[in-house]
Amino acid sequence: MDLPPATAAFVLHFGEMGSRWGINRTVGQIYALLFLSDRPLCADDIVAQLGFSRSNVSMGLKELETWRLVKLQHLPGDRREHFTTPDDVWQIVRILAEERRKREIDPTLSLLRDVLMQKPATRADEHAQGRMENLLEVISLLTGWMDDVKSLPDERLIALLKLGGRVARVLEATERFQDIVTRRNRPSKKA
Amino acid sequence: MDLPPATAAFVLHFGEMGSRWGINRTVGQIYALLFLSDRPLCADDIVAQLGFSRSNVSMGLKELETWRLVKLQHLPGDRREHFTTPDDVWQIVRILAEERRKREIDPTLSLLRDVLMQKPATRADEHAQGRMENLLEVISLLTGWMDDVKSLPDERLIALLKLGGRVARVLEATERFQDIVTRRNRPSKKA
DNA sequence: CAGTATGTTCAGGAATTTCTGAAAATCAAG
DNA sequence: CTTGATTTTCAGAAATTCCTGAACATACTG
Repeated sequence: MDLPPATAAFVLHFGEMGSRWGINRTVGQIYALLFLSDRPLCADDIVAQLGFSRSNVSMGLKELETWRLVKLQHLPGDRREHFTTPDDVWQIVRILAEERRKREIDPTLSLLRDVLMQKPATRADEHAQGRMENLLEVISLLTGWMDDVKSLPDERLIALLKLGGRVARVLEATERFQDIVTRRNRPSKKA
Repeated sequence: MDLPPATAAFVLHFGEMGSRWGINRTVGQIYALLFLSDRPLCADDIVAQLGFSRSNVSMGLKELETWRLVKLQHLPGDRREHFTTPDDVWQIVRILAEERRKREIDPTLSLLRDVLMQKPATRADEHAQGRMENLLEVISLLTGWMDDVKSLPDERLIALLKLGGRVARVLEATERFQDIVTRRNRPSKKA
């Protein structure tokens, strides 16, 4: 591997990171290389740069395609398949969020819903189902939020993120104001 | 494993999910069992319920402790160590977010910053560094948002999530209104 | 059609990770 | 200090995952 040092460092790091997720090291490296490249790469380019076997690269690219993380394209006058990543990092974030949701969250939600249909048989069962209900509620809220912001254009999403928790603080102030106006006390721990 | 069916289904599912992340199957199952249990469990309880070797359970609990996902406690009159998960699912979400950040995001940010200090040597290098800058910006924004909402109390966080993208739409409306007031056109693609 | 370039599949070897049992360490209680 | 209960460690067995090379498939070219 005779990559420029910056690229090499990134590729290696990404490989390690990949293996902390479901993705294996070589697939992570292939993706990182494509992400940094200033032109579409074909399988042989990747073999040349990373030194994996041709078949490994082929399988890695296949996997990245199932994740929709790379796009196949043909260069004029070249029969070989070339691959790129989307230019826009926000686009990549959106795709990742969608794919992980499809693969991890949705099956979990469906399992929780199935299980919660059953009648608890024992006291312990009842407790367990209560826990699963809590979990279902939290996951639903989080994914609901994701669904909601997903439809925003990038600039809006960015603005929203920059706003951060301030929105909530405005909400809080408003509520406090309302309490004053309506002469109620701020809600105590109990009420 | 003679668990009630709802618990068994959840434990097995969680094990599989765990292995899609860095966590291995047995550790995932141990965690799921503790999460559902209505009382603290000791290592031998877990051995009895899941059928792993004692030493495997011991190591699994160690790993869960490093993730701060389980808490050790002692029951009166029992010398054995017992384990629980936090009662509050939001608390669990917060811990997970912090730990993953510490283990995955922070090292990535520091690598990107390091690499971006170097002067690009070639045109391709320059492009690669540009990509890394884009990535750094996106990650910074996302983690900045997380830092910001992390400090909100649960109820505020929940309110914020329920609000979803509506905040952004209010923002947009406001901006459009401002454009009208100041007699500017809505910003075009170019300007 | 033959020949060549390109892409895919897959059996099995290599590497890694997981899991276990046995031994060692720790610790409370007598 | 000794005993027994509990937990930890760790070498290596077992299981899993990864990777490769060779064979095969496909499709373009002349």
